[in-house]
Amino acid sequence: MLIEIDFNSSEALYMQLRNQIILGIARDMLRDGDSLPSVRQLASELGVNMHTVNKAYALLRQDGYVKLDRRNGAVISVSLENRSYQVESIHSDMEMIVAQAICKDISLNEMQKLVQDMYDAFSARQTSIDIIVEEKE
Amino acid sequence: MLIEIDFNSSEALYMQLRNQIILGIARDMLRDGDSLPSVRQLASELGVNMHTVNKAYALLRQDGYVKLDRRNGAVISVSLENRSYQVESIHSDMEMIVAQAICKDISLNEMQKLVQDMYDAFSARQTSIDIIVEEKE
DNA sequence: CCTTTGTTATATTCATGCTATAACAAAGGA
DNA sequence: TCCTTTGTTATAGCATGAATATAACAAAGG
Repeated sequence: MLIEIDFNSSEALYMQLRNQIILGIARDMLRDGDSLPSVRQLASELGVNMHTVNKAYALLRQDGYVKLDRRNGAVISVSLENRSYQVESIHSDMEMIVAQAICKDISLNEMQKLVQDMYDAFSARQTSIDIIVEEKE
Repeated sequence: MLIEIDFNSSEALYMQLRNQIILGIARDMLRDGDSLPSVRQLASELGVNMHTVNKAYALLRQDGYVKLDRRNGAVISVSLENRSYQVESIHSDMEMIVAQAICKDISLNEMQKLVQDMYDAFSARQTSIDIIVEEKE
């Protein structure tokens, strides 16, 4: 799967990394049991520090997307245990998006179509085996 | 209308302020032509620095929610000029939310119901005249 | 005149992001 | 047994951004 890092973005590198992994899971390019590169390996390929990758992995574990152990490295494992916390986070994020949409005269139908199109797009994804690293300029 | 500021939140104060104003507009508590408190007055009531409020106001102007002039202060004025930029921002934000939702087994129907409920909630709001300031602990 | 408005400038303090280097225990392979 | 690799932790340094503190300015209005 593809990991894109934009060094010119104002978004933190570890946050970009976390988001890319979550997108990969949603697109079914990363499945339960799949291994992620080790923190040192991925850091080396991306050209960032080890701790930056480690921070992303620790965040993904905290939010229930991967499990980390010393022998297998980081392994995809989506947990539904603390789902209520995740759902609450999604709610508040969605509230701000809907508020902006209403202000900018985006109708309910437009928004629901947007959500549906995104669900379709995520479901229609292909699968790739290797993790390819790509950096934006 | 009510402005809540959480000093313990990890979210920047000026960003919280910006979001609260946008929520106020979406709830129809703030309408086109309504005046916001001056940067100094609101800063004084909230107990924050003048520049923090000024930063939020400048951001709101940049995103087309208010107009600022020297005589009337900040006035609500939702612009649909640079809408394409706003829509693009909404799209990328929504993409991450949907990705997380798919990972956490939230169905398309659940998400669309969530969007609809939020549209309903925003439309069913009452109106208040004064701007009341409230700080979280 | 005087006040208030947004705006700009400078400086300081503090938190965060990122890097650099190092070391540790645990597991697996040769 | 030795070596490598794994995640993890610790410490330090640097850069950036957030927030504050003062100060000053032009423009508008009473």
